[in-house]
Amino acid sequence: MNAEAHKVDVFQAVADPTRREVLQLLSESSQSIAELSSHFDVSRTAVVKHLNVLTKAGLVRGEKNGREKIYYLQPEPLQELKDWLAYYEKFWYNKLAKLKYAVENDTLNK
Amino acid sequence: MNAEAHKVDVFQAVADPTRREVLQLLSESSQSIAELSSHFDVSRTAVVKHLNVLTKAGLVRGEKNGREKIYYLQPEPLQELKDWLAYYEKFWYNKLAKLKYAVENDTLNK
DNA sequence: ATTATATAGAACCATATGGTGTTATGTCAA
DNA sequence: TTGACATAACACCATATGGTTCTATATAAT
Repeated sequence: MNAEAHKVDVFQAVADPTRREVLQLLSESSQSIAELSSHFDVSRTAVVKHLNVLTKAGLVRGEKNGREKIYYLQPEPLQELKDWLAYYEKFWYNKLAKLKYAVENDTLNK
Repeated sequence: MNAEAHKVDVFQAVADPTRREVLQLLSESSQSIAELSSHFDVSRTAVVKHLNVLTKAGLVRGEKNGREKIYYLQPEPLQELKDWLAYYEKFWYNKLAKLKYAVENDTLNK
């Protein structure tokens, strides 16, 4: 399988809480599958499956090192998420602005 | 079911492409279920299911209006996503900074 | 050489998910 | 009041997802 091919949507990849925890751990330090698995209740196989999903989303990269495989965070695909969010920010900031206005008005009318 | 109770994770809610399209449409204008469904290939029942998920995530709100039910975008829960992303931004911006540095160095060495 | 360690991969399983169609129920209009 | 319209609710289905265990292979250490 080609790790470069983003076969998994970043939204999908990030939807699972375990995968988000994997990303968190890898952001603190690159580590082997064994090390990573020690932080979870689920089996090593399950962790590997999550790593595969994250790899296909381009969010992590695994490098063989002797008999270990070290995984690294690769955060760039999160940019897509950020761009998506940027569009919606104006909507909730507008709402907050309206709320602020209403609150200030109420205060003035007292 | 209590629409206020965020029973569905915002990451999960946003993971589905159809649901993202629903959010997009609602950001353009609030509209009824029938109106919304007309934009999709899937059945109205399927769209309603997606609306239920989005409602449980607090991302939309439906208001009965006569025999119609109008849905509105409610973008505030996206803040959670934004906060989550903010943590990772430093990682990819660091990487970009490093790349920029390398590129500039190569240029200088020519 | 032999044993222990680290990962890979296959086979399997239960439940969640996204979809369907059909049947009520409530509301507007003629 | 009758028919058309909009939504609600139910029953059902196929596949995806997240998980398991067991087996195989490659590398390190004794």
